[in-house]
Amino acid sequence: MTEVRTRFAPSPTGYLHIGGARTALFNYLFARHHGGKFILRIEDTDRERSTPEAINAILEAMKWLELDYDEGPFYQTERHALYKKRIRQLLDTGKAYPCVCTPQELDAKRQLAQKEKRKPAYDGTCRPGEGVILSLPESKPYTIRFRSPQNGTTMVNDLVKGDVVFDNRELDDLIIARTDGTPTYNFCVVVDDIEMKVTHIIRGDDHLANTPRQIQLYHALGHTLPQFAHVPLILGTDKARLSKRHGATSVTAYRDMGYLPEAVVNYLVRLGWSHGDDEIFTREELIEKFALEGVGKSAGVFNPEKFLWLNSHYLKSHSLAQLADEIIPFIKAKGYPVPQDRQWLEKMVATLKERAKTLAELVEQAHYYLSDDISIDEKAANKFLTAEIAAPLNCLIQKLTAVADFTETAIQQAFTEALAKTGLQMGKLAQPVRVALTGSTTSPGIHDVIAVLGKERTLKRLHTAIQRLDTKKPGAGPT
RNA sequence: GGUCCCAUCGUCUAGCGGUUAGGACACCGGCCUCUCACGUCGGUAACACGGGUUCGAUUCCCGUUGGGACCA
Repeated sequence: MTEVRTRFAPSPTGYLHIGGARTALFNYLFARHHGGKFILRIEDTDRERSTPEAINAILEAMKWLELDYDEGPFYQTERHALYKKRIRQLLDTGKAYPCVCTPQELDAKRQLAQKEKRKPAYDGTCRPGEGVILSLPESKPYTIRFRSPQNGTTMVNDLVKGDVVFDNRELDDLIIARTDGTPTYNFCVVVDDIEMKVTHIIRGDDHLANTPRQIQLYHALGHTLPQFAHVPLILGTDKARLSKRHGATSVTAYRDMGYLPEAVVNYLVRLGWSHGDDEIFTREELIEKFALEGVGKSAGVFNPEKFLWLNSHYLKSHSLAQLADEIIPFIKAKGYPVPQDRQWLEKMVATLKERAKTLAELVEQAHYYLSDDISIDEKAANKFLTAEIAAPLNCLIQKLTAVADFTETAIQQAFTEALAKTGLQMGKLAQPVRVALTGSTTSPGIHDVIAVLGKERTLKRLHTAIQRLDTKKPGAGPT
């Protein structure tokens, strides 16, 4: 039994997107499940579009998701000697040949073919006969083409899609090296996967159509085939392949929106893979249960609501200490001063963690804790901060002022007393207080809010609210 | 256009010849309740269509339709 080796091979032309992350995750889980190795390879041969920033973004995103690789990152740009050697090998064995057709000629042929409704495949002008080895032209620019078989079929035994048969007549002679000598994508992939001894190629099914060509290259290079597993793509709500116009698609964008890495992993793994009716998985469970048999064949639509639900689930599962750490960047991003009192911060989080679905949302909801500059919602004020509430509010202020040890039970006691004295129902008093303290009609339990705010800030806001009532008396103040 | 892939609630999916077609998100309603949320209980909702194969098809085969990918 040979060691399972998988790889994730992104091209660094942008950030790590959701689809790429899922591919990486599947490769990671498969390798871990089988006790094998997971390799990271950066396919940066397209120098025009590859940037160091994108490479960093990918590494960062993988780190955030804790998709740790055992080998790599390898960079294709550093492996040119290897590709050269393999091209030489194909040339020497007559499996590849130089082609001196110019782009103009090829273009003309392609257009003609299209006009005559033929396949726009390479016509084999420079293709030598079987076993004939041409010497390389000295004065003309040339590309290297792979001598593809012209008859028979090539079958992909795909672990997800099953057996897929391609007619070899569909495969024209692929260019494996450009006129400047640089190797092309399909060729590099095969060479690298051979060199890295990759046993299972798990990738998006957008690569399925490339696979027969790659299989031919394996044969020509004299190597046995790895296993292939082409996983379906992720679609947007309009069923088109998920792209930027569907909104945020990069992993780091979700991190910055306050999503948790466990939620991202759990959501992505369930998009295209299932294990019975299970929905929530720990990392350990995923490693234990992940299998290619559970991967579905059809493309899945990215569903933001379910993702959000999972995020709120993991948010609730985090400890207060954890969350207190995790929200700090979001507090900063909102421009609030970062509270230094950790215990206080955790108390604040405790009141909000069941109400927020993301870290960012939690901080947004915490605005009346983090700042004294609260704006009172007009509609709420009109409804609840009415003249007749002044007396009960004053009564509550009295009771709260009298509290020495400002604990939740004491606060509750103060409310009970104020209610008894004024004869009001809890609801009648709680809402005005809520509006006075938070500016809106929705918040955590009012006792909790008061406990977090503390005596001083609570009383101050209550007084401010009463003043507001005064200025609202007929003839005074703005509407 | 050519080649290839795919098809169960709105979405993610379970199902691997015989099920009242199950779960999850979302949605709707009840309960809980100081508001909101959480939680909890319940509800609406699907086998794309047409042929076969079979005693019996969601399930197997072939078409049609629809969607997607790749190549150009």
